[in-house]
Amino acid sequence: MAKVAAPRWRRRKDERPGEILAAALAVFAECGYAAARLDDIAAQAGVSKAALYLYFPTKADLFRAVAGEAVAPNLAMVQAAESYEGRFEDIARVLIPTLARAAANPAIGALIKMVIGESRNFPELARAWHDALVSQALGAMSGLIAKAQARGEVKGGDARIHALSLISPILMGVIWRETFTPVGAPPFDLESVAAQHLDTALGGMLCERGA
Amino acid sequence: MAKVAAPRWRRRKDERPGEILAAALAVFAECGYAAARLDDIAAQAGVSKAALYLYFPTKADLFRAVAGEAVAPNLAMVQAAESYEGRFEDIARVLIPTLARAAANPAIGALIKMVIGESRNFPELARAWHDALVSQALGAMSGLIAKAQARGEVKGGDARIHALSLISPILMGVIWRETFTPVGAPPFDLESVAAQHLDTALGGMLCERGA
Amino acid sequence: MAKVAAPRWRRRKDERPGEILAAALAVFAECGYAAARLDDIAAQAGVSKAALYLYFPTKADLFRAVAGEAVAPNLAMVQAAESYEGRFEDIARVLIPTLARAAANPAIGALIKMVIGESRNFPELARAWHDALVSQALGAMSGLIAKAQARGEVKGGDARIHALSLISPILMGVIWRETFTPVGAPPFDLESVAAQHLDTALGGMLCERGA
Amino acid sequence: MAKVAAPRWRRRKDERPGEILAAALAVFAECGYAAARLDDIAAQAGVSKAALYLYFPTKADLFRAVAGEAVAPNLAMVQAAESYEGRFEDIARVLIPTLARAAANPAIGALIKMVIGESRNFPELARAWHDALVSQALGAMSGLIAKAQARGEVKGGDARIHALSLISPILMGVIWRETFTPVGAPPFDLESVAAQHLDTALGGMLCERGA
DNA sequence: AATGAATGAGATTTCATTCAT
DNA sequence: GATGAATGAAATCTCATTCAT
Repeated sequence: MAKVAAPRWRRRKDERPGEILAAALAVFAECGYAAARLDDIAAQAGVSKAALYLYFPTKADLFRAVAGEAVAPNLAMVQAAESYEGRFEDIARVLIPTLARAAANPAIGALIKMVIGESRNFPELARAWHDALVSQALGAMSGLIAKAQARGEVKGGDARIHALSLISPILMGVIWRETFTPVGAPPFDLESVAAQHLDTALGGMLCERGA
Repeated sequence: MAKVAAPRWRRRKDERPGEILAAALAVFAECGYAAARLDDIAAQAGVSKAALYLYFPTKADLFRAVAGEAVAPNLAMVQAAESYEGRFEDIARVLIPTLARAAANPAIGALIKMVIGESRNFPELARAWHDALVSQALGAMSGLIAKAQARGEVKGGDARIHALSLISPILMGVIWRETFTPVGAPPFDLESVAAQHLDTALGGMLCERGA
Repeated sequence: MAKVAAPRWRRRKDERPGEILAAALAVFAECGYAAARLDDIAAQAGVSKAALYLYFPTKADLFRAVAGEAVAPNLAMVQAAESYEGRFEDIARVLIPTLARAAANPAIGALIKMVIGESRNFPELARAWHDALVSQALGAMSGLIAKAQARGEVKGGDARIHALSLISPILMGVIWRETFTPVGAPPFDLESVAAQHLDTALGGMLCERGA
Repeated sequence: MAKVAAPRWRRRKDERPGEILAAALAVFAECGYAAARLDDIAAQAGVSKAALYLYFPTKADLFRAVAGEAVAPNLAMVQAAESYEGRFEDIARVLIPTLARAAANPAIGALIKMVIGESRNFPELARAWHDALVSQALGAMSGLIAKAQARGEVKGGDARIHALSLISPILMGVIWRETFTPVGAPPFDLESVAAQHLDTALGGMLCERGA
C-alpha cells in the first residue's frame, strides 16, 4: 500500500528552455510583446513564473531569445540558395515554392508579425532579423538575378526590386493568413500563390528565349 | 460697448477630437497599442489625460477610432477603381502608381503595421479593415482582372491571386520602410518599385497582343 | 433627504508631501529601509500606494527625501554655534544642553539610526549628512576649541578629538534610547547626561583658571 | 593495503558552520539584514544556498547566530574587568585602551551597526546584547566607579553616567568609522581618541589627589 | 551531507480610469 | 468642458524556502 506522492515538479534543466521558448512564442504571437503576460507564458510552459527567471533574466530577453531563435534555422535555406547554379528560371522554380512551404509553418508567420509589430520597441531585433536573415535572403536573390541579367536571361531593371517582386506575394500571403483569415477572410493557398505568381513574374522578367 | 476679450487660448472645441486622434495615431504607431501610454497621447495632443475621456470612453475605443478613421478616405479610391473602363493594362498603369503614392503617406504605413500587429487583440479592427477596405480593394482589382480575362486580355489563373501578385510589392515596400529602414536598411523607392513591378507583372499577366 | 456620499479622497496637493514624509519617517525608522513596505507608508499617510508615486519617483527617493529633510533645520543650530563669542566654558554650557534638548526629539533618534544603518546602501546619504551637518557641527565645535586653546582656556590636544569627547555621550544616549530602552534597559536622562558630562569633560579640558 | 585517496575536496564538516557565519557576518554587515541575500552569503561561504539550511533553519536564525556569536568572546573581557583591583585611574587606563583595541576589529563595528540598525526588527537580539554584554559592561564599569567614589577617588554624580562619559567616545569613533569614513570623512584614530579622552575624562572625574 | 531546480508569497512600480473642483 | 489628484488592479521581478536527486 505504498503511497506514491506525485512530485510537484521535476528537474528538467535541459528541456526547460525549449519548452519555455515554445510557450513564449505562442503567447507573444497571440498577444504581442506588451500584452503578453508572464503568467500565461509560465502556465503554458507548465512552470512557475519564477522559473522563467532561472533561464531568462527579463521579459525582454525572453522575447529576444524567441525572436532570435528563428533566425538561425532559416539562415541555412538562404545559404543553400546562394550556391545554386544553372538557369535562373530553374532556380526560381525551386526557391519560391520552397519559401512557400517554409512559410506554411505557422511559427514563421507569428514571428514575422512580431518583428514587424515590435520593430519600434525592439530595434535591435529588427536589425538582427534584417542583418542575419532578410538582408541576406534579399541579397542572395538579387545576386542571382543580377548574374542572370548579365547572362541575358533576365530583363534589365533594379535587381533588388526584381527580388522584391518575386518574393512579396508569398510574404503578403503569410501576413494575410495571420491578420485576416482569423476574422473570416477567405485564405490564400500559399502553394497556389507561389505557382501562379512564379508564372506571372517569370513571364515578365525573363527575356524571350528563342530570340 | 464692452470690449470682449477673445479667449485666444481656447481651441475650437470641434477640433479637439481630431487633434487627439492625430496624437493618438502618432503614439500608437510609435509604440504599438499596449505600450502606448495615454499620458503621452494627452501630452502630444496638448490636453489633460482626463480630457481624452470626454471624447473617447476607453483606450481601446480611441484606438478603434484611430484605426477606423483611416478606412473612409481610402475607400474613395477603391470605389473610383471599380468604375474604371478600358483596357486592363491602362487601368493598372494608373491604379498601381496611385496606390504607391497613397502609400507614401507615412500614416498609412503606421496604420498597416498597427492593424497587422494588433489583429489578435482587436479582431473587430482587422475585420473592419478587411470588410471595408482590404476586401473591397482586392475584390475590385480581382473583378477588373476577371473581366479582363473574359475579354482575353489577361491570361488565365485565379483572379484573386493575380491581384495579390500585382499589389504585394507595394505593400511590402511600405512594411519594409516601417520595419527595416529605421534600423539602417537601404530603403525602397515606392514609385520605382511600382513602375518596375508593373512592367514585370503585366509582362507576365497580359496575353500576347498581336496574336 | 440628501444623500451625502463621503468623498473617497480629497485634493490636498500641498499637504500631501509632508504627510507622506512623516509617515515614511515613522515606517523607515520602525523597520529600516529594506523592510519598510510602501503599503504601510501609504496606509499610515492615509493615501493609496500609487499616490506615493505622484510625489516621489521611487522608494529610494522617498527615503532620501526623508533623511535629507532633517538636515536643513538642524543646520541652523550649527551655524548659530559658530558665531558664539565669549569664554569656551560658557559657550559649551549653552551648546551641549541645547544639543541634548534637540536630541530629545524622537525623530532625531530615528534618523540617526537610519543614517548609520543604511550608510552602506545609501552612501550618498551618509555623505550628505556628513558634509551638510555632522562635519559642520564637528568643525564648528573644533574651531571653538582650537580658539579656546589659543587663548589658553583649553588644554592642548587634538581639537577634533576634544569635540568628540564632548559630544559623544549625548549621541550615545540617543542611540541607547533607540536601541536598548525598547527592550527593557533603564533609560538615560539626556539632560542629566549633558549636565554631568559637561562638568566632567570641562573639568578635564579647561586649564586651571587661577594659575 | 589499499591506498585510500584522501578526499581533499571535502572540507571538514565541523568547519562549515563557522565559514557560513563568517560569510554571513560579512554580508549582513555590508547590506543590513533585509538587504542581505542568502545567495550572496552562500556564494561567499562557498556552499550552495540549500546548504545553509542544513545548519540554520531560517535567515533570521542565521542572523541571530551571527550577532549572538560575538557576545561570548567579549564577555570574557567584561568579566576580567570586574575582578580588577587597585586605583580607579589605573584600572581605567588599562580598560579603555583595551576597549579601543578591541574596537579596532572591524567585525565589532559591523556588529554594533547591525545591532543598532535591526534592534526594532530583532528586539530579542538587542535584548541579548544588552543583557549579556552591554549591561554587564556598563554595570561593571559603574560598579568600579561607585566603589571608587566610595573610596573618595572619583567625584560624585551618577556612576552610570560617568561610565557612559568614559566609554562613549570610543564607541562613537567606531560608528564614525563605519558610517562616515567610507564616504570620505577623515577618520579618527581610536587609540588616540582613547588616550586623549582618558586624560580629559579622568581629569574631570578624579578628586584632587593631594587634597 | 549537499545541491541544482523549482516555487509561492510578496515587493515595487505602472497605468487606465475616476473623482472633485 | 477641463483638469489635477487620486486610485485599484495588475505586471514584472525578487528571494527565502523546499523538493528531488
